[in-house]
Amino acid sequence: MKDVPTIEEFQQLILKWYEENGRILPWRTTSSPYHILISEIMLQQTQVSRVIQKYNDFIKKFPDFSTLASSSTKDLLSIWQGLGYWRRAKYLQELAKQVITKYNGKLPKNIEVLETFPGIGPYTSRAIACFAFGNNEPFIDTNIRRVYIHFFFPKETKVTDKSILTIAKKAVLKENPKTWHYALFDYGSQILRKTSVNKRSTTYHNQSKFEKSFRFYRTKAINIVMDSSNSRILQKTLIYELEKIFEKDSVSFQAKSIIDSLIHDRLFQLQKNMISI
DNA sequence: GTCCCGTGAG
DNA sequence: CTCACGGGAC
Repeated sequence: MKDVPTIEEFQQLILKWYEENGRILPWRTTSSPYHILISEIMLQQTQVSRVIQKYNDFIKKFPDFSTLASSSTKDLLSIWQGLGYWRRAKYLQELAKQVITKYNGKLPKNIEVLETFPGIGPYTSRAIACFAFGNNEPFIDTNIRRVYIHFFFPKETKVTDKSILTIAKKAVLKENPKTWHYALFDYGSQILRKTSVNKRSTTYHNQSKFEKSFRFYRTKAINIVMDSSNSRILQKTLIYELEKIFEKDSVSFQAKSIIDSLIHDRLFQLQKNMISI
């Protein structure tokens, strides 16, 4: 093989590897758009191993759009506990409400329409269109990005997603886009995980620490309220509890700003000095 | 320390 | 464009 494979060589290599090594995951054996949607939202920035149990719990507790749309925030966040990015749960519920009220309870198939929902961007809209509806427009996530950079940009140091998509449009297996993208996911995550090819992507970012960060205390605040009776607490009490933690951890955050950010994300509600979920 | 089937706000 | 957003696993 030359420096860079032909599209055909690339397709054969990926598909052959996938045939022998591909993963079987709960959301890959369903045709339910709702189930696929839940999995895609959970998988945003979250590893497969951490999603599997949560996915099963979630679809058991909220089996369809209408039960999700009418669930309490407390029930919703209880299931979400441990997944992180709590806003995704709220986006998902808002999406469910819109599907019920605007789309007759059925998830739209159109990519542009899917992208109008909260929490759904260019990646997730296309992933859902592909896995739920068989659409063959390509998409890129961190694993797929690794695969294309590894095979098609072996020397470049600043690879853009735009240039990757140009190749991906040629490579996508039009007759079976689902298998094709599963194969790319698995190859990228299992064969190329330990490599650092993504550092050559223009989208690569170093990550900030989580321990003792602002978002670390956001979660502390959510847990304090969730553990209060009826998941509500006096704002003054919450501020006091948070400040105790700040003192113990020797950090200097403002409890008020933590709370305000959670109100802003609609994870908290403030009514008459009471914070509730 | 580094990673993860990204999105929204500004 | 940059940045915030969670948290467990390695």
